[in-house]
Amino acid sequence: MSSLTKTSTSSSEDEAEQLRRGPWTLEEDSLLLHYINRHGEGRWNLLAKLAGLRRTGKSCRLRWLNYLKPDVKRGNLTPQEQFLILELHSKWGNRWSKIAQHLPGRTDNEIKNYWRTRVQKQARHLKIDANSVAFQNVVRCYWMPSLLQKMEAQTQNETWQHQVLMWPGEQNSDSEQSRDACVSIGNMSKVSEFAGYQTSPVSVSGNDTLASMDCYSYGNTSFYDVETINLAAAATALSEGIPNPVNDCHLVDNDWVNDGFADHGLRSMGEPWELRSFH
DNA sequence: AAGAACCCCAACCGCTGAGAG
DNA sequence: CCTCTCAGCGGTTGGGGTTCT
Repeated sequence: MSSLTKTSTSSSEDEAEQLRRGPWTLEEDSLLLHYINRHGEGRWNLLAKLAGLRRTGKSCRLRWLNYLKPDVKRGNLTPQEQFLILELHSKWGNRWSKIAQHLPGRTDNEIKNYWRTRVQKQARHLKIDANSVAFQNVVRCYWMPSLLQKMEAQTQNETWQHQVLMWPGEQNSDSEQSRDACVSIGNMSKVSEFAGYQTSPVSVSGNDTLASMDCYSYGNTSFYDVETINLAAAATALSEGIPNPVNDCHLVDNDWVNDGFADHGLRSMGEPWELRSFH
């Protein structure tokens, strides 16, 4: 990024010539903060001039909203926030500002960056379109449940009920592997309260296939419910080498995982692709 | 140790809609 | 209506830091 715009001849262009671009300095931040504290925000072009900033109004607005505003939250997104982003994006698509409205202190820019750098990256590694139904299923079937687990782990000390589903034959195992292999479901209504969802527990049948899935729901949507998952898309995904989450939870045994995730250090990034195989 | 590759994120750009004149 | 300005939104870029080879 250049620090100053190119030179020109007319007076309006002379003004443009003086406009700064690129990273903000401490002095500029201070000027902007000071001005907004005294006069409030809005009328950004005028504000930029009156504050003595050689910046466009646009630039000032962005700097304020994304960085200087006191309620802007810094730091990594929590599992709750990540879950909410995934869920709201599945509903609204790339409506970043709308999504941001539901994450206090987070900016649309931050959410957009999260989506592009984390979520779309996963899609790239899986060689599927991030906007495809197949990828949405992957998100719903693997990522979101894992985030829910993380959220549960955070709230384990609370009093609400927690239960763990075990695979058939794994109930008595105390190994780390079996604990990983099973999928925990807690009281999802508690977990999902923050997202404003009505939840209801999903009963798991004795069917081995069903029992090998983690199941939860919110609203009328039951994950892993055959009516919810687009089986055609899942079949397509399967034909493309992507495991059908309904029938295949042996992730670590699958080349998809080994090739796509492990090689890219995703586990070390703390991403939720951490289901273990079980035998 | 050094260069390459990758990743993150702040900031920019272009477009659109609302509102004023 | 039409034009202009402003605010806001989503897409994109590129600098700097980190990790990999």
